[in-house]
Amino acid sequence: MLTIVAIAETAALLGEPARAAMFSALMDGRALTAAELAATAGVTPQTASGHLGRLIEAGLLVVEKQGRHRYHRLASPAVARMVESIMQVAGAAPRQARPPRVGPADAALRAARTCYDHLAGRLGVGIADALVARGHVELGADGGAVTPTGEAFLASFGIAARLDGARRGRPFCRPCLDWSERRPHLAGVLGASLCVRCLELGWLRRRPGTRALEITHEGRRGFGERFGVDAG
Amino acid sequence: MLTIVAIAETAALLGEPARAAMFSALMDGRALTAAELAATAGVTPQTASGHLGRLIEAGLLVVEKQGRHRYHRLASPAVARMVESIMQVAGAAPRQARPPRVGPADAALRAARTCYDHLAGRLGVGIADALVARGHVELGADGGAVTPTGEAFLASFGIAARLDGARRGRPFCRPCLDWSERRPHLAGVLGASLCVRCLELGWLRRRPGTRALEITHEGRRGFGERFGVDAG
DNA sequence: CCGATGCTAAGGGCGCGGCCGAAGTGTCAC
DNA sequence: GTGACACTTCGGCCGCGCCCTTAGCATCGG
Repeated sequence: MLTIVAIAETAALLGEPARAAMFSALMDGRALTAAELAATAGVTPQTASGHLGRLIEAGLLVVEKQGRHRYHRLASPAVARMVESIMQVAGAAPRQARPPRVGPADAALRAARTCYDHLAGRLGVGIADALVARGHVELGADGGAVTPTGEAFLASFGIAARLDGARRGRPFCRPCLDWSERRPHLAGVLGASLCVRCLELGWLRRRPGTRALEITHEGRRGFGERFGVDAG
Repeated sequence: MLTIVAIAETAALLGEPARAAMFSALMDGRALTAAELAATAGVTPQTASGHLGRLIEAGLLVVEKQGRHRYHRLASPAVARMVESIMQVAGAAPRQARPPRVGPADAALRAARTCYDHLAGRLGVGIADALVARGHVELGADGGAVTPTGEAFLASFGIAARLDGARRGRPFCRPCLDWSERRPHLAGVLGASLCVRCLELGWLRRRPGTRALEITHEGRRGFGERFGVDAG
């Protein structure tokens, strides 16, 4: 099997704390510079450069040149799913009884953040729970689906247009285990559409330099009224 | 982030050719002995023992003692999904224009095999294609769903009983990229149920010592009549 | 033109970990 | 019991690769 070495090489690219930290930082779906990634990984820029070169060579990352900056991001949703699945196994395995201490910096992340292209944190899990509780979405371990009433609800929320490309009932919903809440939130096309729409409505704002999302005043009201989610 | 090291450690466990080969061998969902895994990995038993100990310690594998044999298998479907996602990325990345040579031993594997708990190979992809073409199943990149006509078809095929635990329309279908065909086949509860049912009906038989599946005479007829799949 | 900034390329130290040989424990057969 | 078999543990060799320092290119500002 020649493919065995390809599997091992791919996995080994994630099997190093410095590179794993870079992937974790890139899991918000945005593009970061080599210097930013070096800082989050805790290595010098030239070491980070070597890592990034290998990751680009392997096709896990893509780079976009802008002036003297080079922005790196995950090459595809498939890479994001791979990292997700590894995080899920890594989080489930250890016998860490009590969750690691919650630093003040983590507080914002745990409240609301992006996970590649969709919402995560308490807000993401809360929205998923609300949609399931109201019968708009059904979630299992292996997939998710939007019900007819859910389609109507989503249309009224303004994201029907994005789903027109897919036929009615077409699967576009996927569960994604939240690393801080240890419960699933919504990923896939539906999750991405919800995230974009909330940003569009001004309910959420990206915080520069972090993957945390700020819930605006309108957002607090909107999430409560439309989803029954307490985003306090 | 303390979790970074956990991610790196988990990924590193797969980032070694010997261990990657073991995972690949275990992806058929069955339990193998340490000696068998050592042989497929191309290392001595004592080296394999060390690897297996680490994998068990990390919770990726579970072991079952039977006499003087110790049978190892993947610890959970989550681990299988992780390996799947890595294989998908590893297979998509390289610029291997022509597929690796097809040995005679590989021929049976490419025709029909198990992938953890469901069907793969030409047969697995063929069944997925047939179900999609007939409107019984809808497949996207992020998930799949069974249509009402599909539910009726599956009930007539004798796997409705297994799905009773889940409500009607509940998601239980998931795409899984086939490494030999480079196209999706059916995974998740649906894929597993189809596999079990085909074995039950005597359409397929496991070949001892390999993950290849033998298509019986009844199977050849059955797949053609019920699915419109040429399993020749 | 100059320096500063962002990143890349080469060279050496060094520690982690895979691998094997040899020896030890448990299990089955006779 | 004795031997064979499956597997694990221990000790030591050795090489891969991570990291840093030093040096070399591009790009922007003045």
